[in-house]
Amino acid sequence: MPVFLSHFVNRLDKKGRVSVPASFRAALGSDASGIVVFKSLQHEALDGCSIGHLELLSQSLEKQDLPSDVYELIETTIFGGSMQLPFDSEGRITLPAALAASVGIADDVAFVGRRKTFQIWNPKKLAAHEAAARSAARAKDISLSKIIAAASRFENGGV
Amino acid sequence: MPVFLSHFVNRLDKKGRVSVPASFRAALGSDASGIVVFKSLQHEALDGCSIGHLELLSQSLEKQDLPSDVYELIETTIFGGSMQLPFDSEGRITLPAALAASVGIADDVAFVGRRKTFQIWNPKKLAAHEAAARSAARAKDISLSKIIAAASRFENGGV
DNA sequence: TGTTTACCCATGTTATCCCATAAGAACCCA
DNA sequence: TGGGTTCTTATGGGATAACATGGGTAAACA
Repeated sequence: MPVFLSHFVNRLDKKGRVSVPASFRAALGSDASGIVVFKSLQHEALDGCSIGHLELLSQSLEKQDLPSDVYELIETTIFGGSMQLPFDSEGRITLPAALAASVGIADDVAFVGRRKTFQIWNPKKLAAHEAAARSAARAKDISLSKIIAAASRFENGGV
Repeated sequence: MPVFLSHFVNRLDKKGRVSVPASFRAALGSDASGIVVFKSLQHEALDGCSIGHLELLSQSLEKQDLPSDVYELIETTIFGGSMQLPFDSEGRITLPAALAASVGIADDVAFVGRRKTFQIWNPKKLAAHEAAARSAARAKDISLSKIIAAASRFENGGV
């Protein structure tokens, strides 16, 4: 089972090539001919996975009983918006200029493991996003503790 | 399995010719003599597929017990309205002027992969449609991770 | 005979392959 | 443990092939 872990930052050269981290290539296992990337629906980043995983996705789409408009949406955004990027002999991919520009990638490229998939970010935007997520988590934690405290009050008072 | 992925924009020349993306030609596999196109039922675009896929479609239509009016409709629009466009020696098709005009194609032609089929768009109209689909996806809260999670269930259970 | 369609060749651009180099990590052997 | 060595990995550049595209010519059609 391919598992993408940790995060790496590699440089984009003049030709638009960037090395895919060796551990990610190893995680691809059997279908190590390249990767598939597409624009994330939620973030200013690219989602990436193996070709096998995309086929799996397409199989599960057929089995799930999705509304036709949703199915339509996915086919347009994922399959139409995705690109199959093969490795060169050094394990690099060439990131199409339009795709890189659309997520604000210029020089450095951050690969972020997400177990079965991974993401490709502009390192600076990734740092900002992580900071935001962190503070959001903190904020949620605070409200959670309040809720727990409130729940405890009921527990103590009630029984 | 032939899979049409990603999207490409090629130019329509004075003679009405346009190159079919090399990866699409490769995806056609055995029946690589040309493609079949017909007007999309939903969009201002053309649907395209291999000849083999159209035969598959006709077979699956016969097996299903569709109402006669639906069957009639499909036969008229798909099979009646379809055109078989052979490749020239460079892998181009000549897009009939009437067909191109009917979907607003003048200079540039966008080929959009949709797994088993593909679509042919005016690039500008495609961009508008994509933006709409993307925001609709966000509004419906369709997250890929949910779909991928569902796909992973198949991975763990099935294979 | 005029018009259109299909075939053939030429060209510029882009992407792919191949080799070289440098830095880092792991390894081995004292 | 320390120093040296070998291997993996990332990165850079040049040569080559594939691709998209344009135009010209001959055959098919009306």
